Amino acid sequence: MGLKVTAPRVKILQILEGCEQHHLSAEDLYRMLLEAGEEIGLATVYRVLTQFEAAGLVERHNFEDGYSVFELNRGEHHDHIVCVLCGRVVEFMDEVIERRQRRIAAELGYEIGDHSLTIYGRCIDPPCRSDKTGL
Amino acid sequence: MGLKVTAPRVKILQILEGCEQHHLSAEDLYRMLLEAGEEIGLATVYRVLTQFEAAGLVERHNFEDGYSVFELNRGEHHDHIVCVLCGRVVEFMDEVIERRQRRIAAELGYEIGDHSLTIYGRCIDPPCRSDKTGL
DNA sequence: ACATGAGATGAGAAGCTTTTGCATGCAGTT
DNA sequence: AACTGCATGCAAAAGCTTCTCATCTCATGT
Repeated sequence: MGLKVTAPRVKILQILEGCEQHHLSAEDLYRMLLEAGEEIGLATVYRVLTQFEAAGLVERHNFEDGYSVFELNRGEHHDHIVCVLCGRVVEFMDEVIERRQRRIAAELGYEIGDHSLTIYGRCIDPPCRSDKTGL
Repeated sequence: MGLKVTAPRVKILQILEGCEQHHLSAEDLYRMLLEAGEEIGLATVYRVLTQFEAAGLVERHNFEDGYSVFELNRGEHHDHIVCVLCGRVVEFMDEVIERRQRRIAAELGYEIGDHSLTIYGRCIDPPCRSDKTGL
């Protein structure tokens, strides 16, 4: 698809595939790559992620934190619920909401193709309240 | 509530109250204030908005554009649907979704207090496709 | 009214995330 | 093996937001 198979791209895909945590910031990825002994620039991480996004391999989300997080597109649509305190993200999928939001969108003059729905709330469990490292 | 009644604060509230467009960026407000002949700094706009947010007078939203928009808190909860192309925002409120999202949140270990739910889609109407000025 | 002090302001610098410019380097092709 | 063009790293720049600090303003007590 016009993208060469280069070391940085392969490594980034590997991390996105293998990582426990589905939602990673560019900085997260950059740090992980360095720790893995890769010689890579932060700019490249951003560039690759942007290209992957354009190619549909990856989804970018701007949760209310001021930075973007990226997630491998595994083909199955899902929405997100995010803690406004600690940033914890959980994925979910609810047919009732899906139907309802399509209907609302149509009524208000929106078309819902590849869309995203995000709920912001707060974690109930204690690790959250402490600090952001709890993620 | 610990905030003095000063010219910038009053003016900003007036604009938020009077403006047709409910969702304004700090830059928007700043420009409007300058056009209204006010002598004000952008830093003050941000400061005041942040204070208003802390005081519950205003809500801040980080839609997927890279900057924040602010909206007067009129007391009635509502959610947003945003066009990812032109940025148009429409408010809506749906009891079915409200109930459903509370339930999902509880199941996943989240508490939903003052929350927000945002749907991202694309405008159907033509003015959108053109450019961002269509807002 | 007036002095006083805490808090607010404006201008610019700084901070953070993300993007861009440019010389170098590598992938894929001939 | 040579070649072309895209990809990379680094550093600089951009865009939004916050911070610093000297100055000014609001609100209070006299």
